[in-house]
Amino acid sequence: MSKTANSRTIARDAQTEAIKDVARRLIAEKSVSGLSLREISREMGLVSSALYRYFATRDDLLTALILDAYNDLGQAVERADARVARAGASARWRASARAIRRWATNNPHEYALIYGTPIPGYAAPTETIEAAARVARVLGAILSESRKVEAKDAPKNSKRSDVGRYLELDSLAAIMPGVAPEEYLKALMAWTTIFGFLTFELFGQYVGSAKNLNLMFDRVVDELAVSLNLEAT
Amino acid sequence: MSKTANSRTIARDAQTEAIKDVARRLIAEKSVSGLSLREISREMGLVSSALYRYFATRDDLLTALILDAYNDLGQAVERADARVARAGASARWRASARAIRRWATNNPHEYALIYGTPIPGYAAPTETIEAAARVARVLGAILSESRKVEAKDAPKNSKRSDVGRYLELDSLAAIMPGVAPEEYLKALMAWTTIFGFLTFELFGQYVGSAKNLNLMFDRVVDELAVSLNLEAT
DNA sequence: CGACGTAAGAGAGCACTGCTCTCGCAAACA
DNA sequence: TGTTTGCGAGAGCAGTGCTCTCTTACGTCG
Repeated sequence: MSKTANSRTIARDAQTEAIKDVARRLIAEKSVSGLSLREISREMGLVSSALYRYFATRDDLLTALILDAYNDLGQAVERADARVARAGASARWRASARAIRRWATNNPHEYALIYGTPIPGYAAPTETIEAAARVARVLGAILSESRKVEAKDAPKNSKRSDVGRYLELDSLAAIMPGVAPEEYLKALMAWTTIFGFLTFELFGQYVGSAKNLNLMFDRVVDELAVSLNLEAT
Repeated sequence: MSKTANSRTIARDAQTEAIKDVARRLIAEKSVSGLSLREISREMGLVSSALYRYFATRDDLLTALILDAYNDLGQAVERADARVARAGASARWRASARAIRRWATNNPHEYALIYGTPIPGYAAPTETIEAAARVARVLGAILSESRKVEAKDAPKNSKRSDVGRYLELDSLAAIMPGVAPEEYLKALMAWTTIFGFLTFELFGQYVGSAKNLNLMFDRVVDELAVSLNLEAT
């Protein structure tokens, strides 16, 4: 094997992970904008220049944290979904949505890192896009399953849709196979509403309008389930 | 009059406004995180400490910019709505939604300033909350009008709702008088979806899923109009 | 109209940041 | 065993937000 498992690369990976752990802790305590490499180094008993052996730039560190956050969230949702896999699309939808919110409220700063204002030199690498798709893949699979079970009722109405003019049909078909393209928009809207809700909740836009966001979120998820035709299980 | 119109306060207000203008320009060129008081001062031919006569802190400057951005957006939407005031709720809804998106895409960094990750010492002052409500007020008024016109069809189904357990009925009733509380959730969801869409669009989450966001947005607005029962005008 | 008071800007300075570069040293590899 | 390679230390540069003191100029009011 080419370059795996040198005892040097093992130590390197461990140190890299340690840096990210400290960074995560500091972000949780303060915020992402308050994260400084020098404070990380101080915390680790290192000199600041040493960190540059592992991350060429502060933004590179943040990019790595973004990737981890996407994967952490993705894994949480995948597990929540798997836990109720046999319970039908409606239950899976609810469980997954709640898992998303649970992760977000437990890790608000990491949520802001991936769904908040992007860092100036954003340019999300492919790796990041891939990790970001994990959550979408779970939701897509749920929709797919629900359509497989009941391949009955004709696609609502036959108003032929121009969905191909504004959506990437191929990638969406890969995420939710078996779902009619006419339903893609509603699926994307549901996804948008979930994360729009969390962004509004965590960033304070619901102050004054809502007082019990746990309950409100559940009701929103209910409404979305209806609009996605997930109820007849 | 207590303290208005001293020629000194006039000059002061002018200078304050000039600082904000330069700040806005720099934010548009770079980004909010790249905004530095020293660069503003350089741009204005001042020394950096002079700015502190006008804003005690960088965050204070940002807060002022946030307030202005909310009001700018609010005004844009109010005007767009007023322009089609007599055309019925459905047309007003579309015009207002498009005005929101137009403002957002024209001022992406200012959008990020108000709907992106909040600045650490957030604590939105009442003034800000008030300004933020302007857009909501327009959308609420549209919904109100549509319900006034057709006070007919009974409130959908009579499943008695627990909406009072999680929403602030009083403030919402003030924003959309005449609308049944059972509809508040859908209204908030529509609002959430609009801004969730823009956040996803501007922050890059639709990359790979959508290719024509103009058209997609219009379709989303259509769907929301249906879900809000705005079509029968 | 002239003296006073006040506010604006200049300038130096502090503590902090990201990042660079060079220099030893120790561990891995041949 | 000798050599390469990578890690951390340390000094330093340019930039930041913010504070403090000092001077100057301009409005205000007796």
